[in-house]
Amino acid sequence: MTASTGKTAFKHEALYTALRTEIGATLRPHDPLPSERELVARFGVSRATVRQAVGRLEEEGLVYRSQGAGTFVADPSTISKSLALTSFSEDMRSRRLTPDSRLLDLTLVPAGVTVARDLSLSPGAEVAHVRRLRLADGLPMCVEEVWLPTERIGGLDAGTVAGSLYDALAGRGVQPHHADQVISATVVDADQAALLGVAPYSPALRVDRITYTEAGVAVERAESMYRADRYDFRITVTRRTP
Amino acid sequence: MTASTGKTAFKHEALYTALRTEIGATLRPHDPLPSERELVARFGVSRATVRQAVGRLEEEGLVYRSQGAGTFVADPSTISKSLALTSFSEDMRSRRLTPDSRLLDLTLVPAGVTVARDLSLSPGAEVAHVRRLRLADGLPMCVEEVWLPTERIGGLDAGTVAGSLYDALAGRGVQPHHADQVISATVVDADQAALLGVAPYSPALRVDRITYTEAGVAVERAESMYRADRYDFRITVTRRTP
DNA sequence: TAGTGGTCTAGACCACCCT
DNA sequence: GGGTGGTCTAGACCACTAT
Repeated sequence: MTASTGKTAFKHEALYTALRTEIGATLRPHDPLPSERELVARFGVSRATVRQAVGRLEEEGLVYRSQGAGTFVADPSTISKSLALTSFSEDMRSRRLTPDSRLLDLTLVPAGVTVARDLSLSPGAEVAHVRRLRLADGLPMCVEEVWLPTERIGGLDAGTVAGSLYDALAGRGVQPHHADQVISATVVDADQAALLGVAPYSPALRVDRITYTEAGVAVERAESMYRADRYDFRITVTRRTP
Repeated sequence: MTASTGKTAFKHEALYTALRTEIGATLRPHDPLPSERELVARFGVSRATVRQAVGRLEEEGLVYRSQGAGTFVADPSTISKSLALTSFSEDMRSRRLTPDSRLLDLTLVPAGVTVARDLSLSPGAEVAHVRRLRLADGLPMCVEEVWLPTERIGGLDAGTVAGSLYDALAGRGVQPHHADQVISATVVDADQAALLGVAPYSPALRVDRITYTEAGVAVERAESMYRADRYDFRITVTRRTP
């Protein structure tokens, strides 16, 4: 069933993927996972490898562990957004929603002042402009506008931007590494309201993001407007008291 | 030097604390940490234990690892401030604004259903309810509502809640350690609009927070409504290689 | 080539939960 | 008491980086 894409070289990744699939398919919230020792036997790996895979599931909020009792599937309503850089598609899947996309615009344009500055481009350099309506389980979730410097990532076509843009970038050898995000509140305009299926001036969570490679080269600038009634940001913060 | 507080039973915690202290004291940004194998020898533990301790430092953004090269102290300027649990006063000062507070309400009330659940209290247990208008450089920034379980933190008076609530808690021996935050977008009602000096139905960034001590005891539940035109959340997120 | 972090094994003991 | 997750050991090989 889990037809490997050929990229999963590590055992803990293969196990992680297998467990993730099973959680999404057959297990219900609060169902117990097989015990770690049973996974050792079933997958033919060591317990350390099992714990690495389950640990990642726990980090991502898909399961919770209870010492002495077992590991259980988390309640989706309590899934927290982690601080990992994720594409919309990945984010939705981690919330156990099916992502989809409707392309609204895909054009090559000269970079404006703001885009050029954020991407460290010469003003007027060519950028690909992508505007998409993003859906979760078929319902509008956000309107997203993205600018990509073509000189750094190559050209784009409609097929490429149908799914995860991060996958498309990775396919061109461009690996997103980190991003600066600004989260703010706003209200939608008439156009956005129509796309999202809400009344004009409804509240929206706005996320502005600039994505960089490991070398610090900006490869994406994105503005996303999320429906406030369907999306929030959950983070756990710890106190620094040195 | 590392005068144990008596609670650190695990080797990886002791090592984590030792490394954390060294990072804060003698090491500079981008300085290399001792290699994992050297830490094995120096602390007399296995490499798995070393990796657990260093892994926690990496999770918290204090160090970064580079395969084949080493582990290095992270640059503090790239540590996102929003990942730290801060009080309003601390947050404002870090933005170089002067915080102030206007007390709107301070009463002892029985905990409602939601508050009791979030703070793990018996329904009807006594909580202190604090409502404050928070100012930055003299201008309204947010309306904040806080519930505190009096049985865990003692009584409160107007003088105590004039400034930083976290300072007040620390003065009673209650140390906030971490918090779960939910960030969402909404619009203000007429009352909040009047206090914040904006039009009704203006957008606002809403932050719901439950604060815990190190032992996991909930000591504060807070709801804050920030003026959207004066406040945003900035975080740097990094990619987990999928 | 030598050293580093990343992965992995096959054990072990402990603290805790459930019945 | 039996099973679970949490911690820990003492090795090993691999992929990568620096020189």
